[in-house]
Amino acid sequence: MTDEEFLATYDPHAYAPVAVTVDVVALTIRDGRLCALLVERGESPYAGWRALPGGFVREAETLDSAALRELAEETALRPGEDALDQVHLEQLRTYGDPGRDPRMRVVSVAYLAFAPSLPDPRAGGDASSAFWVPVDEIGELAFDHTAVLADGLDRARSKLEYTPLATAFLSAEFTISELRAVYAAVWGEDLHAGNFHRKVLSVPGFVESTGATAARGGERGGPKARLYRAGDARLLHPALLRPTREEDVR
Amino acid sequence: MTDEEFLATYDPHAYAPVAVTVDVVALTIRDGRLCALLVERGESPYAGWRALPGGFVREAETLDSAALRELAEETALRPGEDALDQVHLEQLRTYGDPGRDPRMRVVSVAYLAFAPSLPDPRAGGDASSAFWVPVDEIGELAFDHTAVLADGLDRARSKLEYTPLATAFLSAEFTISELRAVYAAVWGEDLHAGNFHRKVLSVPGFVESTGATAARGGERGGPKARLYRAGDARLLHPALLRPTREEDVR
DNA sequence: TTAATAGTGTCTTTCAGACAATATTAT
DNA sequence: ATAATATTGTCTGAAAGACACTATTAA
Repeated sequence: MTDEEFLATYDPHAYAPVAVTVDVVALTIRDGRLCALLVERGESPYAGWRALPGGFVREAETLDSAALRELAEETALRPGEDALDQVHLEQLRTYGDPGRDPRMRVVSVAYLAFAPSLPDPRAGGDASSAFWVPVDEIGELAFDHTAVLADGLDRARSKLEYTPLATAFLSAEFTISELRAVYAAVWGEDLHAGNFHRKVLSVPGFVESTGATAARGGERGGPKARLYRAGDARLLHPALLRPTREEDVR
Repeated sequence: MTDEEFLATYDPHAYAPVAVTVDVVALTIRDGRLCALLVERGESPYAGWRALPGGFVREAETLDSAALRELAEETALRPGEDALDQVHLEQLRTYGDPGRDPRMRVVSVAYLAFAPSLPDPRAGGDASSAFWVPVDEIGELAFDHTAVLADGLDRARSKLEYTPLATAFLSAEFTISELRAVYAAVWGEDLHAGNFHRKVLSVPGFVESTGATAARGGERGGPKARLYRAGDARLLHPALLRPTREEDVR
């Protein structure tokens, strides 16, 4: 590769041009359902199709900040603003098959974001074209975004097992039941309330008590729950494993 | 991003040129030690420094095949050849900070490879410049490769916990002790022989018996061990967890 | 009052890890 | 013979999951 490197040093245009973009699989929970942020494409290719939000990486920008910028643009939140700082953002993986974009070679670095429930982008005056869609209602997406979304969902589901990131879907203070609802929405299955409660409190650093109590009980009755905030653990030990599915193993 | 997309469609050169490369963190076990494949750079920048093997992604090539090609070139193995097909290759993450290469914007997709013990590249006639170095003897690397290597090692250590990929470091048939030596080398700590043995055999699909027995016992005595091959599991259930380090958690 | 929810208690099973024991083989 | 290694057995404690129970609150 030495020759190629030499060439590239002095003549970047000796290589076929490549565009580098970021795409974001942004997830949130609305009405107890896991939702992803999508945009509707205006132009060809895939005009009228839904796609993941994304765009080109700018000149002096890191990949991470490009992803955060795209997310901020589409959710109409300003960087530095409260809600955006709570968002968890991590790199997912990179997609670069030739032909994934018919126009030119596009290498896309995909990111995964967990956001607390945000105001609907369309509600504001300068409405963006993005919207939250429950993941089980998302059909085919533009480009290879169907696969990107699937990879993001896989990652999200397993992240909830061994990290405390479920709290990133909630506001700063939350009840154990709200936390359980996050797991139920992401994993698509209900968890036993009593066992979940005991488990969460037993994992060191997962949550810490605020001492306060929720203003009111549940929707249809029940005592007022205690409030917690995220703890200082970066990993859950022991992990909170999903019920094993045999089919995932082989 | 609609306008930008439009521009890019018709004028790729409107954007600052970006090079896309792959870098490979290739790991193997030699003499019981975890080693990484490195090359020595001939030219500036970082002339004389060691670096991860890598190079530019070619025009009609997927990212995966670029990584496999780079690995084949540096290890002097031909694609389609036995040993290379056994290599496990997965995408690690992508590094794209502006300034990580002083010449131009370079976005590098890093890969992680697990290889069985291969013949030394320098032994052959058309010796390549690559060599295996024990990971605990690797100092500073060129570019941001020190961080890339560290990320690769982290990933490798955790992959061994919940996947059967330790077998990718071994030849097709192996003993439980050899498998244990892989874990010891990658995790940097010895495991209890008896408990490890029982654990491996108890995880469904981790290994399957060949019925055969090793030709001879251990180096310094002991019975002839039974031979196993990799099973059909893609994930280990239950996982084979490292002894918990408190410092990793918070 | 009724039903739902928060939180706790108990029991069983699984599993990790400590430790012991036995058999087999290289030197 | 000696020491190392392969393999199996046993025990303890941690933890997951099933289930039951009590107390509290919205409607």
